[in-house]
Amino acid sequence: MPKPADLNAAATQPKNGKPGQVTKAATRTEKVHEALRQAIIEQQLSPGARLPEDMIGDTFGTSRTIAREALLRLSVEGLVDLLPNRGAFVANPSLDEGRDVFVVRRGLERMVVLQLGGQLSPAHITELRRMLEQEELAGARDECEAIRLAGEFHLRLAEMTGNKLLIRYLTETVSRCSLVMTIYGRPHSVDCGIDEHRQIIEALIAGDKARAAEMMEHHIEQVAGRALLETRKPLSVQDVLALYATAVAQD
Amino acid sequence: MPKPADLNAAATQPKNGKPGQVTKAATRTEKVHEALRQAIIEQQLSPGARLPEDMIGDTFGTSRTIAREALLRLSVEGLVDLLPNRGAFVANPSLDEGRDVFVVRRGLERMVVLQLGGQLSPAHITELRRMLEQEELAGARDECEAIRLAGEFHLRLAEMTGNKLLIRYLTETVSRCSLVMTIYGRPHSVDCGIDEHRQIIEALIAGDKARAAEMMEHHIEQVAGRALLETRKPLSVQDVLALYATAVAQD
DNA sequence: TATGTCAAGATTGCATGCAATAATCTAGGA
DNA sequence: TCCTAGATTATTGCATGCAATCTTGACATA
Repeated sequence: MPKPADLNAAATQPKNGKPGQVTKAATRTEKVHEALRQAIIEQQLSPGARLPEDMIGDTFGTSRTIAREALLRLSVEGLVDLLPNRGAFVANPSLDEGRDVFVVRRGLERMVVLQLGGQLSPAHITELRRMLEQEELAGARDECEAIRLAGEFHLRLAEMTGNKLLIRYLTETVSRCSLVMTIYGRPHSVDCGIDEHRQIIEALIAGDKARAAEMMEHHIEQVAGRALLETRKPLSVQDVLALYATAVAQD
Repeated sequence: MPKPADLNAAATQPKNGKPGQVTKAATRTEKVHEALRQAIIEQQLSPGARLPEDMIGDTFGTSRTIAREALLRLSVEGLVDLLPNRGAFVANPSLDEGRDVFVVRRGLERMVVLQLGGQLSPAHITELRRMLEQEELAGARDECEAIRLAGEFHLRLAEMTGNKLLIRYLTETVSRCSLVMTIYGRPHSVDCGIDEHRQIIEALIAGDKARAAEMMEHHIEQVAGRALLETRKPLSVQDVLALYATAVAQD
């Protein structure tokens, strides 16, 4: 084996290969980021609201630096719009943009099931079956919990592919879908049909990729339909005016 | 019409709806970000190399703040690995991770052509045909230019969908594919078959979505195959040693 | 009244300084 | 000689300050 001196010749590499995020919320930035993310998804912060760095820093007891970084991360996730020299705003996607997000999600979810079909380990299968049971239990009892579990299902499925990029994109997209649904969907509708979940899993276990893919696409289509078909939910005053504003400000 | 006072009741909205990036490289951060991105993709910075904030700041004549932000952006693009309290490194994806990136790209490109099939405007069609001509011209003459144009083709196709999220994801993924190819591909291979491009466009114009999708998937498969099948390209010293390091450092 | 100009205030863009953490080096003991 | 523990150095995490930019409101003018 070569002498250890060779180690120094090369650029020093991180030794523990890609630790990812083993620990949760190691740094303060992560905490603020996560908190803001939750607040936006749960609609505690209404779309279009301003997010001044100072305000965030004061609220969390940190400096603007932290707030800045968190906002930057959120902007790449699409939950925040960052306008140069203007500041940050909670994302306020239009209906068309919302549809676009669901289009991408449908495609990503399709990739997931295509990757997974016939590849599930026994451990995965039992886990999925257990999640399904929990969903059914919660479905009758706790609406909020049911929504959470339904989201979890899709994310867990993605994680099982082991494809980090796919996981990241799907996670992001699911977040954005949540935001879109808080704007345009009717409140507190259980958006995922549990039975559809079951059928998808059965197709996956059977190794029928094509069918699983088709069902998943149909499933997302359903969710999108429930969320987006009805534009009835009253747009807030600023939303309506924004439409006119965009038509005017073509500078 | 309601009194203007209502405007103030609502959260103030950005007036010019989503200007995106009309101006190029408005802020210094963007410039550094873009410069680093180019350097990485063109393999001026070798995978695994350390990227200290100080060094970047000194190089570009800015402070660490700028370098920090640029690195953060690059890390979400997957071109840089950011390890807490350790610093930034040029991403050094494993072969498996490289394959994963191509899997995602294949799916994304499929979405693009499915969106576009039969939806292309005459202006789009003429533009695509002209790009194709340029590709053919460059193919015989300038290898480097040919590669650039081939990449451009895929990106432009994505832009024509108008789906911002899809555009962002595909842009990112294409960048990552470039990185992967610099590591595992043979140097200066023209990775896109021009004829395949032509056939895809013809299918799109004909409105044959299914065929376009199939051809695009096949096309990406080809590119991935050329890039990834051969692991022969010698791994750099640090790459090899990293393998041993990961096996050892299980702390 | 409507419009254009300009000054005051607010907010971001960026630089720098200090503390905290990790990496490296050195010394002491088995 | 090898291994371990403490000290040293390098680098990041974070806070703060100043300048640049944008927004807002007042004021003058047509």
